[in-house]
Amino acid sequence: MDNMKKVSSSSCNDGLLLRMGLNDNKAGMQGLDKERINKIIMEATKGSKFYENELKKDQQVNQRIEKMMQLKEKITAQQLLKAQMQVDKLVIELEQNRNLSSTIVHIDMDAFYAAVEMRDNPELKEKPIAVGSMSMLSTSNYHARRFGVRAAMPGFIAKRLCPHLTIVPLNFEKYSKVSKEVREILAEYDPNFMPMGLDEAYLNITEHLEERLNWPEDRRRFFLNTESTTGIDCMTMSAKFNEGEVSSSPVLFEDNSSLMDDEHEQRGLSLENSVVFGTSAEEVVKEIRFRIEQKTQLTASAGIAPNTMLAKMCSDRNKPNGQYRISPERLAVLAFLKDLPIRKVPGIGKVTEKMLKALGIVTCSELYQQRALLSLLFSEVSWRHFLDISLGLGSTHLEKDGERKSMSTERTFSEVNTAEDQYSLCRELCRDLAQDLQKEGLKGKTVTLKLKNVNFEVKTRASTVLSSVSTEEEIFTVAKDLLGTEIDSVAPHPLRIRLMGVRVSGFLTEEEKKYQQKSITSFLRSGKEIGFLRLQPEKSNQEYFTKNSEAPHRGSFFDQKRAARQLSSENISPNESRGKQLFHDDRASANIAEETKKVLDLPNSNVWEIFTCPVCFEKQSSNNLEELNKHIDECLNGMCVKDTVEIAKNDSSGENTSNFLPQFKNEWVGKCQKNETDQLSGTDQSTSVSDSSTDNSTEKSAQIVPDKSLRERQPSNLSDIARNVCMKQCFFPKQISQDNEDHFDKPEDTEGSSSSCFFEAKEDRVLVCPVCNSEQKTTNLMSFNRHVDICLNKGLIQELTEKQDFPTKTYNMEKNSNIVFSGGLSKGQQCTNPSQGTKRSGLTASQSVSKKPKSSNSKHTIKMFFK
DNA sequence: CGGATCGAC
DNA sequence: CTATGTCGATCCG
Repeated sequence: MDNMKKVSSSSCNDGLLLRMGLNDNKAGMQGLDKERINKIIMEATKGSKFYENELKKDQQVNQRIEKMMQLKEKITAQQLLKAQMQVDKLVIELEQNRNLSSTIVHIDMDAFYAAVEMRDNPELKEKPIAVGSMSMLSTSNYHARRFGVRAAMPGFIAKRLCPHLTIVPLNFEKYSKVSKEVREILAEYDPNFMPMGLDEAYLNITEHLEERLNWPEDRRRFFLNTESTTGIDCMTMSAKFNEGEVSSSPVLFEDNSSLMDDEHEQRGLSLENSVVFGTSAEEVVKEIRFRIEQKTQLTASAGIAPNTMLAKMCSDRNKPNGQYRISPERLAVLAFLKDLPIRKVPGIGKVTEKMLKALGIVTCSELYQQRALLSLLFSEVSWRHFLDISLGLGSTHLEKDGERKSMSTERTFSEVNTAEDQYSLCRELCRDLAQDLQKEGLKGKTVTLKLKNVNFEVKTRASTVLSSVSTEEEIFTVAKDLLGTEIDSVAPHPLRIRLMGVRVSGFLTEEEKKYQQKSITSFLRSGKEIGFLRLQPEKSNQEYFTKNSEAPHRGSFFDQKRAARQLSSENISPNESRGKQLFHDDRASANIAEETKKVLDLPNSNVWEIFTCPVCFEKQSSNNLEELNKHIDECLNGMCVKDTVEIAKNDSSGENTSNFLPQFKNEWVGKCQKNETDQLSGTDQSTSVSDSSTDNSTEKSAQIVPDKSLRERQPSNLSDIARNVCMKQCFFPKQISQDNEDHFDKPEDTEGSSSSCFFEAKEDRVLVCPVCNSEQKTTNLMSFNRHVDICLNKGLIQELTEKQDFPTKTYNMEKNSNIVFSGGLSKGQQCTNPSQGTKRSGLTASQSVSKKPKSSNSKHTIKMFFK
């Protein structure tokens, strides 16, 4: 590439430096001053791929700002005046609804991970430490912060800032244990408190405060555990403490208020060693912080305010180990906000800060002053959010967690550039994700692949399928297609990536789960009516995919790579293992032209037609294009029966399905996947499905006893979907889904700019889409079907939603009860920001800033992306 | 719907 | 050498 390292452009450098942390350096004796810190960071950063990408992102932000400023220029005084009036009308309304009656507390553990590590290893006490790795730090202690070492900074840079820095590896099990201890305390003050990650939580103590007024003093008394005291539970901790010569922090003995005074006496406690907390909000929070420290030896900071947004900002005010309260009065709120930098507001990040700064807005009061202008420059959601902030409005109650919306896993590694490695990596991610999904009993319809190339450019590619996915195979079937497309898109260059991730979203609602459940039942009941033809193409290279999964994994992908590297007598020529050569497949041999003709005749006639599915060769009768397409779709997608069979573990209908279903599921799955032929045990009313073909290997019979609630036949043709899914999965297991690695080619002339890429010159056919009537040039059925699918998708979704006239059931998933860690943060972590009444607003200059990559020739940009 | 971005921890 | 992982929200095309 060009050597355009415009390091000089000062406006660009700002962003990175700010991120890397020159904020508040108290310039301690052994610390570094801002300039020194920035210089070191810059030296360590300059010229790296990472930095180049940061510059690029910065430029994009600058462009957004530029657009915004252009927009601003066009605003007339007239418009501004009008906007002012409208906004102010809203302000009055908001003021009238201002609610100051709640007492919200935000608790924030001080330098949590670092504090835990220091507690458990006195050696670290006086040293600058950080928790994380050479690649990335999660947090640092206050000593290290004086050197500019901060969270989200890579360890190797931190080391340059502070050569004596001790980097401690993450130990999530420990943190989560401590976190649990803290939460136990918090729950006493608000059983519905809302944890935000491991080290933060919001509490609504409004009720507690009321009750507390009637409490006797003893109930507010806590006993101090002086270090001389013996016979205390936390003796081991005290011992460690003594070794470390730490004497300052008082250790309280936790009073669980069930102990009588004489019991306390027996334990060496007396009233002289006790503290009584008052009944005010401040006293409550002091009590909480005391109890936390006594129980965990860790300090916390806290904020008290009438809403979550303010409470959060308060907890930041006096940290570490402090608290602050905004009294519940309008003027107190406004006074607090007056000079507060907007960056301190939760939800205002680096980019928003910079955009607002371009408008001369730095503090919250300035945000208020510019309210009219903002209403013209930003989207409705954004400026309303800004208005809330500037008025100090936020949510006054803690909303329960909604249902999870997605689940994902991703990994960073040193460059991987062979298709083989990438596919096996992808499979590994799918496997992990499938496990996680299973833990929560979730299935989703959308699979998203995330890639970051070695230049730190990130891409995501998503695909939504009609039947939901949850198992490794199902997810991988979709993900590998996405990956294949990306590999092809840069061909003949290798795809050089440093990160890959897989996400599943679009989870089924309770109703949809039930629905699928019923559908499958009706399928089973009607099983006899259906005959099958077995598709048996010449085997193609499915060994490639199965290779990885069948080998009893001798360690992960990375383990294997490591081992391989150590053996490293390089025999492999990486260029040989490109995906395309590996996945060629000539299976699709149905008489496409003929079938297509039938299809084309279909749309406008009510006549029932018989056609042969070009994938499974099954004869289908239909008067309905959708049905036809659905069938083909399922055949091609290779989605699985298990979805449709698996039932929500929490039985929402209250019917007793639990006895029946697990067995049902396992046996059915086992049957389908392993091709076993043994009988399924059934009792009541059995239904058998048998393959009409004579192919011995596919002979099947399944006898299922559906639960009563499942027997009702669905009148909809959705049952046909399920039926097709089942057939496909059972009788045409993996080979179809796995060997069609024909990276579908997009027709050149349609779909505009979206993704012209890669064209493998197989032989093109031209098919006419029966829905939109456009000609589709294609090399394979898959791509054609995908097009038809897109055309039809909307209608189907509509159909689905219309069906849902069941009463809505809420799906209570205790998100934080079962935390699984992987990497930097907890999986169950909450990311919605409760600090505002409205959820959150991304910001954009409202009138679209045309995206850079789209503006130019898309072929070009795609090439550009991967260098 | 899919992709990019932002923000939080 | 060496720049995270997971999730939700929003906006745009």
